[in-house]
Amino acid sequence: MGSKQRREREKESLRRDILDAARDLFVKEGYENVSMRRIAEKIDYSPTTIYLYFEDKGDLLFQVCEETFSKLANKSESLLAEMADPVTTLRKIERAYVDFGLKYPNHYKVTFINRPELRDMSKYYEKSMGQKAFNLLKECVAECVRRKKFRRVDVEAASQALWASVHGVTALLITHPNFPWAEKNKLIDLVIDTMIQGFKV
Amino acid sequence: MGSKQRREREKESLRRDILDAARDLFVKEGYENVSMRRIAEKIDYSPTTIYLYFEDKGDLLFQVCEETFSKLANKSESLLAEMADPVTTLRKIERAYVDFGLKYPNHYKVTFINRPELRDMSKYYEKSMGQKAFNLLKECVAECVRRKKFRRVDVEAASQALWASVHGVTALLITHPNFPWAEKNKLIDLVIDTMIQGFKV
DNA sequence: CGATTAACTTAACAGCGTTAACCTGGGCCC
DNA sequence: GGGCCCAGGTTAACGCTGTTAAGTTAATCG
Repeated sequence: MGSKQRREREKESLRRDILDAARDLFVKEGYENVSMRRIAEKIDYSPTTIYLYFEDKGDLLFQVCEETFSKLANKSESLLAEMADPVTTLRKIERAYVDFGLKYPNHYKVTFINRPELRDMSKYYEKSMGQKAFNLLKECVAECVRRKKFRRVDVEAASQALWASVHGVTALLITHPNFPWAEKNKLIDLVIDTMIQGFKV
Repeated sequence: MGSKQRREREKESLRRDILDAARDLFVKEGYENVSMRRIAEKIDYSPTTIYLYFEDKGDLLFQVCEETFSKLANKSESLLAEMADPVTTLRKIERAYVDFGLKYPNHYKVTFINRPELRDMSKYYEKSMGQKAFNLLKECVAECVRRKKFRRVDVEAASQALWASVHGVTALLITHPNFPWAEKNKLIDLVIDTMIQGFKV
């Protein structure tokens, strides 16, 4: 009785331990600098055990990132829920995006920057948390156009352009930390505000 | 005797062969997918010979990229030389930047996207070709402000913001080729034009 | 001619992701 | 209850990787 369920729970719990250990190491040292052997060591299992729970290192990474990115999606969702002025909300969403990237640089790296060519990926896009975050941004842009805060732009293209620009500043700040940047916050806001300004009627 | 000079020439020629072989492989297959052994094989030398000419794989990569990026710097330079309207020139420089990235995606990846943590790098910035290209962009922005085409923005910050946005669209197009992008050219121009619009007086 | 040295190679190290083969303990059926 | 199965874990190994230390060979120079 119930022992099947217990095994089930134990399996799930080990899966969790692997994910947590992996996230911890990925965040601290970056994807490429963490080996399967080190993750296994951290949880006192043999390296091959991980392969019983995840397809390969890339899969493990993807699962870790999905969990993290759901936080961003939630943040955006709540920002959208309490929207008053859509332009202000858009600004907040974009800012939250950049802040998220800078808070979890290694997660951001692996999902959006390095992207160790996770196969086709086209099927992943539809359900991934990163995609969800993008869709929320798009909704906000649509609202800006609807309420005539923005001129009548192609919502899809405009959203992609906004995403591209915030991705750009996030990625550069992460990957080129030693470049003589202008003050970080000023730069981030400048990118966001300039794009928004450019879309205004 | 000129034999010393001849040896010198031969050394230089082997260095060239290594660079050319490395570039060829990097471009075709990407940095991470090319091993020192394969580069060596291509030029019929032992892998360790490469280490007599380059510090390590990262150094080899850097040298290859510098050569490629000088093309971009030259292009920007000539665009700047034949400048009539600074805004138009700025647009062209930015567009050339993106086109360059899409033409040499693997070079762009390794210099600006992946950046396999080339040590401090802060010393490299001053003399690198990527930096030179950025300085030319900055000059153009300064001219836009000087001729009152742009409002009185912080030239340094504005240039960085422009760079960030074009980097963003370039990087995303390269690393996420399967994403359902709007029409490529339209998207690129939208990013560039929106930023420029946002900076106008 | 003999010694030095530059240029290159061979062999090896320590690590990697991943797979195949093996072990082992608990659940199930006869 | 005894034998079997098999889930869940292990050990050993393969074929890579970047890199270094030691060894070889050919040319140069006093």
